[in-house]
Amino acid sequence: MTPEPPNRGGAESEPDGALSDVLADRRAKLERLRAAGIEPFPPTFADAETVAAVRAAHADLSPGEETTAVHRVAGRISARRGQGKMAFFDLADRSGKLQLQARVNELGAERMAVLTGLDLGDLIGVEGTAFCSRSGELSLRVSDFQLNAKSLRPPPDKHHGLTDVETRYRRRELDLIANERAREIFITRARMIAAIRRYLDEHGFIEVETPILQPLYGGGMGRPFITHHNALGRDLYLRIATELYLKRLIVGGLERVYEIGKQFRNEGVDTTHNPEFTTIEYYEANADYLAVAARFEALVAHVAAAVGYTGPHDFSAPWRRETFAGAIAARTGIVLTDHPDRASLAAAMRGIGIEPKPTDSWPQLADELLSKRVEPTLIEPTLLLDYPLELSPLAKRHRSEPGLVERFEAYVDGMEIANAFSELNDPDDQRARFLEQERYKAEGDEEAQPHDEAFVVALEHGMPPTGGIGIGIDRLAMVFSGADSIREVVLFPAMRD
RNA sequence: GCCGCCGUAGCUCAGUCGGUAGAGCAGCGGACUUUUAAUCCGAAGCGCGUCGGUUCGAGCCCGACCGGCGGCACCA
Repeated sequence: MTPEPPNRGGAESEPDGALSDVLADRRAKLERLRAAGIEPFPPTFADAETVAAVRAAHADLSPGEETTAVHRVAGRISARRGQGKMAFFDLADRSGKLQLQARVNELGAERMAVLTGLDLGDLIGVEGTAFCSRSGELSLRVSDFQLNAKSLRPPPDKHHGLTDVETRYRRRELDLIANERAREIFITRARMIAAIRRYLDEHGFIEVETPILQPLYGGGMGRPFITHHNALGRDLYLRIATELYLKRLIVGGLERVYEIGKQFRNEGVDTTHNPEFTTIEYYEANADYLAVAARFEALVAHVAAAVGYTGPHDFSAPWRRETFAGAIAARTGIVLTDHPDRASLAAAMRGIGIEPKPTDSWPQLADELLSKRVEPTLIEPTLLLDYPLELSPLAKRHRSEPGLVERFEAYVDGMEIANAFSELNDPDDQRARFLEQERYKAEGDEEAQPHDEAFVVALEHGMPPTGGIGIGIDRLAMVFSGADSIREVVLFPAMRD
């Protein structure tokens, strides 16, 4: 048999046995086709319609009804029934499946034998006449066909599909072939991103691209990946957020900017975290966090409509709103302002059965309370407003509440999907906040943000009042598709070797 | 990193009290002009994630490791 090519990227090594027999059979068939003068990998199949378009053109046919309409479609053979003088095939393209009927008196014995000799998984293009079968199935009676590409490996089971989770993630192409649900999720994700772009483009925002390889990371909490540039002879960080560069563009007068792109955080993997993930951040001059909240609500409602969302949530504005401190008080009875120091707050937490970590600072304890007792309860779309200053080194001090900042996070299904604030534009305050972060870092907080002096110098040139937000695209895709794991909405999620 | 569950044919799965591994689909040979998980006949295919241990004997028991899922920790 033909030697296997070198393995790469997750293809398992082949054992002897059934699979190698199957591979040998398919390769033998390939050679028979070539010997018969059939090119197994032709360059093109022009002018094909989608299956959905063919279906739309004949939506009202009744069982047994014939037409004279000729259609060309292209796709993968997903099922075959019968093999004698007449055979039926299911042809699948991205838009759906269509039945094909092949008859020897239509094609001739030789072409019929070629067609019925093809394998499940082979890619074909066909031309045929539309009709409706006795049982009401729209079908094409094949008058001509072309093998578009030979498949040399067996596809997943035509009935049970592919359910093994590991195989679905590692070999997403097989998941997409076998599972319509997988195709739907990624189409929904694409429509969602397109709708976000459309909305922002129509509201005066311009799309920009800022560095992924950065001399200094920043703009969020999180540990970075470190890489190395050979020619420059220095280490660089993969970005963890787009925030600081985008605000420099606001300083530069671009006024409304957004960026959609990957962020990278060197942290754990679970159902809501993948080490590389996609965000959209946008910044708007002369807006505060309340204006951002209103636009965010409008944006999500717009996206929900664009993807045809029919799930359990109502995304129409305004969303339910709570304050950070109010939400904690309502769930735990702990009033943060009654516990202004670490020891007092830690004692209060022990009183409700949470053992605080000895290394946590006051703001980290407050954050712990939030994530343990509040976040899981935020199922319906909710905005949580007005965070403690210490948790928010890039946000502007609250106009009326000392110790707080003008910030909100958006939650759905107990999951944070967005984080926004009135951006801090006082350069002296920003520098002081960075210095405070440096102190946390020196005390061992690995996620504290490094001091970015270039950013502060940019602020010294003057940044208008600005509202900004970062939205987790993957999590939003989970919400809109009903997926319960981020791996279901990331095409190739991170896996061990 | 810790805890629990899981890993049997290309795919989907069964495998009793430890006794030497099965089914459907796919594939192979054959029949079949309206099927819908097409049907029927025939032949074939896995030594059970890996390594080690207990045993006369291990897919079943024990240990380690690898991988997956879930939870905890961490984070968005």
